Amino acid sequence: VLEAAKAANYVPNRAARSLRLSRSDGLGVIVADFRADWAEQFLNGMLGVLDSTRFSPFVAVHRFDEARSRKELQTSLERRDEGIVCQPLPKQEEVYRQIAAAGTPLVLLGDYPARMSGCSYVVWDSGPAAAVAVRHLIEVGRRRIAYLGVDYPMVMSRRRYAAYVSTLREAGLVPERKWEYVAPATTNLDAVMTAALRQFFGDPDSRPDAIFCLNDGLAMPLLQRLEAEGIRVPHDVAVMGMGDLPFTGYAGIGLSTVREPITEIGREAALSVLQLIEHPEQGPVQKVIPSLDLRVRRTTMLRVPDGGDVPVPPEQRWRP
Amino acid sequence: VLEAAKAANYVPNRAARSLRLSRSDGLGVIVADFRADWAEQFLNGMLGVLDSTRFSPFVAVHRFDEARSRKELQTSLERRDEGIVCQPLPKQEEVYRQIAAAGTPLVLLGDYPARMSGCSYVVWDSGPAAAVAVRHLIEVGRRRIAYLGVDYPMVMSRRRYAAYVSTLREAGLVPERKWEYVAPATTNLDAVMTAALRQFFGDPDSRPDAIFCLNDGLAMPLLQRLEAEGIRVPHDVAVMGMGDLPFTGYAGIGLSTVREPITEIGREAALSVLQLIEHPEQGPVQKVIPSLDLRVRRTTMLRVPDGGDVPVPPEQRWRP
DNA sequence: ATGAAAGCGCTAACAA
DNA sequence: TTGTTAGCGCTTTCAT
Repeated sequence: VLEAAKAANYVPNRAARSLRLSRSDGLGVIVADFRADWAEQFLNGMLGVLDSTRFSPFVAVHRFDEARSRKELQTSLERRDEGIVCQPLPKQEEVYRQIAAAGTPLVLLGDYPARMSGCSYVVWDSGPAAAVAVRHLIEVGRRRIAYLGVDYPMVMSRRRYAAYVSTLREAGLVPERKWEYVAPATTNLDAVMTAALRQFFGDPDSRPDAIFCLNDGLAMPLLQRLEAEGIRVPHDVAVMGMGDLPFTGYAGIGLSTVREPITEIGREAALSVLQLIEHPEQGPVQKVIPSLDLRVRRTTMLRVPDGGDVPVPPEQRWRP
Repeated sequence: VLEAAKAANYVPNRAARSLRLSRSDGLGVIVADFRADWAEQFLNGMLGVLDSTRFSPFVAVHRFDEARSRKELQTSLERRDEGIVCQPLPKQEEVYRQIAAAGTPLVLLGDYPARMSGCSYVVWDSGPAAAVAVRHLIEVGRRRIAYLGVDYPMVMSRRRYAAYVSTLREAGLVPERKWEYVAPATTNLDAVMTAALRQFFGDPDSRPDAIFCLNDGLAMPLLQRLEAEGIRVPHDVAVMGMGDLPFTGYAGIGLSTVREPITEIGREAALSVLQLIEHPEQGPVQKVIPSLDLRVRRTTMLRVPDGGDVPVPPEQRWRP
């Protein structure tokens, strides 16, 4: 019989199977996009766990678009995915709440909205990491440290900003409004950088000597623009990112940053959603993964011939 | 009635719908991985077309692993996806043939195996592009041009190599065995670079003065390693990539390369699979997309203070 | 117009 | 052991 099936090129029909078993063996995975290897590393982590289970992920992107996010979430529900894992978007709290209330396990990735106390999430504990980053800038002699962020009203993003402020204060420095630029949520980073540079460097008497960026995705185009404007990094201004996306370590870029444990987030997200599926009664899973893994590179330090890295001495730095 | 449905949080069941209609509205999309924004750009192209149709893509990765590729292909078949789009892998020709024979439209991306005359594909016409790249190296004064490739027995990859050889010959140069390194298919690029550098630079009397890389994915770690070994780019050796992956253009990297029309490939792949679904009788769709878009950057040219780019003069170059 | 029923392909339970 | 059947949720057809 099996031979005949093979001979006839029989392929079982998953829709029928899933209908009969009322179980799909599928997990919805909705990431922002496939940029800069974040999804690559995340999925590696997830697959490491899922490969030995009956589940397989359906990957989709929301591209920071509310309508698309809603559509993909709906598709996932219609497909009867047994769990959903997604990078959250603001203004979707209500949808997330509905999904969780309807009994589909939902795990948020990387950040989570406030006022979602009952929801599950797996995030990098990036508040302390931001403190490490800012402290590094202070240790290499910087005192006028600017903040470049993006308007993403989520808990961990806010903690990074809060860590920036409190780390400055602890060092006896005063965070200044003119050295803070929070971009509207947009994909047009060119416009963001133009506005940020005008604010930071427009007045020669109050230039910052370092810029702390909310994430590497902001730091990279910033470096591009600084280079184009002839502002020397790290001499005139040091730059710190957050995340350690793979190519930031390339010699020619050398962005100083703190490593986000992306693969671990993938692994833990997979474990969390499995846990929610198998033991829904045990309530939400909330994981905060530490990583204080500072990567000191060219954008904050000088490489000296004998092989070490040193801070840029004050006399080599920009002055009005 | 609709109100009651909404109130009861009714969500239609896709499995049941697909079973009844024997039509899934799904397309299988299997890419190698989510590295270096290839899949990002590709999917942008696809979504641009698919968003206005009833189809939505199911994205999966094969990670250059035959078993995983087979599994994802099988899943796609079981899901009754109405078409499949995938980056081909060697040794899967038989599977591709079976799928196409069984009536599921199949479109290969980026490259295709020889001896698959009846299959559909959408590829970059990278042979002429490779010729443009090699000619650029010759024009900036390089004469000892090495080839760094990877063992990927597909038509377009072979054409790039063939273009390398014939472009050298046309310029009166002789391709030499010692300046050719073809890596085994592996993800361990570190080992590949170690072996390649030993072969190219081991003998000071026969160093190449340029390296033409099959793709940017090879060129990036090569640059890394050259930097680490203290071999100056472009002074000692010029480097050309192929593809123009987004971050290769960052100021600090500045990889000279030729642009692969990735978004166009995504768009055309979507159109092709739709065409195959709607008009299967019209036979395979084979699209070869031109792009000779040379991006001249730091790894082949010197930036001079007055704003232009010039070749490195011979006296500044390495000699034994 | 509205309602009833058949059937998509599978699996599990039950009958022989 | 082997064979038969009900039913998962939907859409279409056919009957009322």
